[in-house]
Amino acid sequence: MPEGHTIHRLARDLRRDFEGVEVAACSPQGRFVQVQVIDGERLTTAHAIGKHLFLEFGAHRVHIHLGLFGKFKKRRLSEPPRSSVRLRLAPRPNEGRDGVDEGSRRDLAWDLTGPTDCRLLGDDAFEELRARLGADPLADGTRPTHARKRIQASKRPIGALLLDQSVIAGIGNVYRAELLFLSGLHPESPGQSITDRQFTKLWKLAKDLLAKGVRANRIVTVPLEERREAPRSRGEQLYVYKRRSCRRCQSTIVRSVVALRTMYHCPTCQPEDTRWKKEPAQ
DNA sequence: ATGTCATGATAAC
DNA sequence: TTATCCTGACATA
Repeated sequence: MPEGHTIHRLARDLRRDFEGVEVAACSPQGRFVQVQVIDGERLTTAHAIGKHLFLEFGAHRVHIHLGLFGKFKKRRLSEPPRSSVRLRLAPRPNEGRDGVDEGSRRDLAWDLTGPTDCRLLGDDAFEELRARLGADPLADGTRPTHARKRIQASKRPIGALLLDQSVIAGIGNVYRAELLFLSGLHPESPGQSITDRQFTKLWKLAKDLLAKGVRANRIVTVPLEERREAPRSRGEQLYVYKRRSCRRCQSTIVRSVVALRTMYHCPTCQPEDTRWKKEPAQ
């Protein structure tokens, strides 16, 4: 689940549920040691950069990164959290006051499990982190010039560059495979071989598909009219990721490892560019 | 009960 | 380049 779209969607949902609200915060698992600092504080806002989520509580800021396993899900406050919950957020009960107890009335809680990070983050560390993240296609008004230059100056495969968060922030393994498919690019094409036109297309696709992902709250890359399988079917509708055959041409999908992650591409729709690959010696 | 894999990232060798 | 951290779902025995 957690690519950039998930995190931006979480920021949106958490704003909707907690912005301007005093929260009750606890860490049943105990590993968010400083949780008491935000317990009882009012959420100022929540925002995302790439795959990083930030919860602002006045002068305090919580930095959350889901990593590969992390989940942050809406639960019922009346259901006790599992012991693995690193952070539970709920509207703060206003006992004794007149008026309704928001927390109990809405029976609302959000539980965070399995994150690689859930800690307070000061301004300096925040700026440092932001400085090492590339352009986020989901941030409005972002200009991708720097990302393009990084890519075009690099000999690394485009499949590796897309996962490098300091180049573009927010793309993960599913979007990587699908974006390269839709761009007709072979994952091993060196960054240097990417033309302006190809980059522009890649960036636009990234923007559009990530934004669509935020709206749908899941990765959607295949337009409705191109879907074959039952629209109800569970799995995401994708072109190549984790598939046996290409959704478009039925060729057998090639699995490889690029930048330590499993890559999927269609040998027909994403041919190798012969400009960079030498013919095998006779 | 044990093993495997996953939409991520880093530290250490 | 390998090892490590985080959790849970599913497969296999």
